[in-house]
Amino acid sequence: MATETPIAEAGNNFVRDIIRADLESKRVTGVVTRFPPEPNGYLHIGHAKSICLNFGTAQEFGGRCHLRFDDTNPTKEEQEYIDAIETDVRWLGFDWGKHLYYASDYFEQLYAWAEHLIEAGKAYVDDLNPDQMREMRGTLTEPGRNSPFRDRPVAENLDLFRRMRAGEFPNGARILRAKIDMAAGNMNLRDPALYRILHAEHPRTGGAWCIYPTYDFAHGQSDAIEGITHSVCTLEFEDHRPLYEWFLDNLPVPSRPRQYEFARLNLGYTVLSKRVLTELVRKGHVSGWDDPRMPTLAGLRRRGVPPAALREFVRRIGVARANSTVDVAMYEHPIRELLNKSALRRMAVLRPLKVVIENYPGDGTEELEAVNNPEDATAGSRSIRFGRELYVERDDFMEDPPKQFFRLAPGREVRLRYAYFITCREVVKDAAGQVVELRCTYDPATRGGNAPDGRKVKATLHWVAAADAVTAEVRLYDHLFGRPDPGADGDIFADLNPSSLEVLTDCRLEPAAAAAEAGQPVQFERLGYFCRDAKSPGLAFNRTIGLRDSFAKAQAG
RNA sequence: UGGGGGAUCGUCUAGUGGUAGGACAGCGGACUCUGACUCCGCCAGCCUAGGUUCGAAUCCUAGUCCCCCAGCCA
Repeated sequence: MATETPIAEAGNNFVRDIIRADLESKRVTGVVTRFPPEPNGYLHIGHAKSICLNFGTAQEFGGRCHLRFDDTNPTKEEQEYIDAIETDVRWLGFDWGKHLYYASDYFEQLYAWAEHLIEAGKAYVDDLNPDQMREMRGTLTEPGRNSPFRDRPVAENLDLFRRMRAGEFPNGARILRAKIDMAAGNMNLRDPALYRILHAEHPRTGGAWCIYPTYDFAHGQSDAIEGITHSVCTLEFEDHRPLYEWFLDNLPVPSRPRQYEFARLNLGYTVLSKRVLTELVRKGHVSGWDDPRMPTLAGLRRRGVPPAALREFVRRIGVARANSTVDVAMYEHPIRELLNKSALRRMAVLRPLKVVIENYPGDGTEELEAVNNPEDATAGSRSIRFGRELYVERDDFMEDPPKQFFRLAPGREVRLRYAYFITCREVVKDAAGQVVELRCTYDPATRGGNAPDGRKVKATLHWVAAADAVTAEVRLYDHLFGRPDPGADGDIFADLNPSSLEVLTDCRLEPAAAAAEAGQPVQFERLGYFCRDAKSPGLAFNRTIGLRDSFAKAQAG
């Protein structure tokens, strides 16, 4: 009976395969995943992949997904980021219900487990400083050497560790390390750090602690505490897995999660490194984390990208273990696809060129009917004003057009959408030779846009009546970076696209366009999808994405 | 002779011994009151070399190339 097929079949991916097999073999009885962001920046489209994977997969198997903040480094984390992350995950369309957690919720337990390792002779307090530690760690091809403090008696380790917690030592003075194997080929096993001294205020625990667990010592145990069955992370954590398991093996944890790794998202013309994104904000290359050019979820939201389009994008790119870079066209496609179906059509002229209809009677105007969305009959129609004075797009007129140019030119007839056929009779120029006005005539018989005699016209133009045009600002965006592989030559900031933002301040909108609510997507006919900017005091629109433009592409050739 | 991963159309991704499929991009056409949308068609791939097999993207052997790891970041 299921004859209806989705746009594209949800691709199988290896995570799903593993879960299916685990369910069948009864290794697990249910699925529990987690999305574990560190609150040290805003979420970006790369995180969207992880969010969709974790929340989506849990949903698919009737399980649950926890939102867990990995807040083990108070020197980098802030409440602002925690709040923003919650907002963004919700906006993307996911709900963690009551399962909101923080690694810091487990600090006491983690501390107890650290003592447990010390008592078992599997962890020790090291007095080496960072430089010495690095020097003794060895290299990729040479084994490390044991620290002289490695064989401290248990009692001394315990005493020192407790004094670390008590705040007796300054930052970096001592550190708790696991006692594993300084000769391991896997660097993560060369006595990794478990706890470091950090006299810093934590967004959640305040001044309660001055020692903080490392990622490695916190992550797997947090998973175990929450009963996570499938702990999905990115590829670079692959060789942390033996350490992840070492902790689970050596600690009395309540459950046995497993870690799986997938390839993070890379997108052409885009940077998805938190470090770089943070720098873009701090150095003022963008207006903030929610600058519409940013690949952050906050930026995309402000840009007008529908969350459903992001989910669809993520679904289409799949999940694998091979590093790859997705073509931006792949990202843009579902945005247009979705917006085409849902966005109301409006007319807006970005670069106005005045048109006077010489044979239009008197100074009056009239109302015409325009369809709100040809893709959606339920969207209805609206009335638009027509009059003697109008604005059309400067780009839609050429005084000396090449043959492929179908739009307005001297002596040529075109259609004004939903209105009349007009013919350009005269070109008015200013002293500098700039075209400032077009004198045209209209054919009253073509009211509504069709000629009773059946004659055709090669172009239909959008336009706005001067009588009730509303002036607005419109921002056009291009890729933030000017090349598909920003930073490939070294300095990533040198690859910033100097024309990523173009602000047009003298745009003319039909009243219905100006009445759009902030965030609501509209299509400015023949131009693209836009949405009113919620943050701007005046009337301003952000271009989400342009319409495909085969004419412009052919011209660029 | 460090450890760990990965290679399938231009890009992303299916395939798990039985006709290499989809999406995006590109190209061509149809339609069109958005040079949009939609529709139709085309182009195009198993890293290399051996081997096993009736049959190999898939199994074996040997290579090649790419990515990650030497934070008291995550």
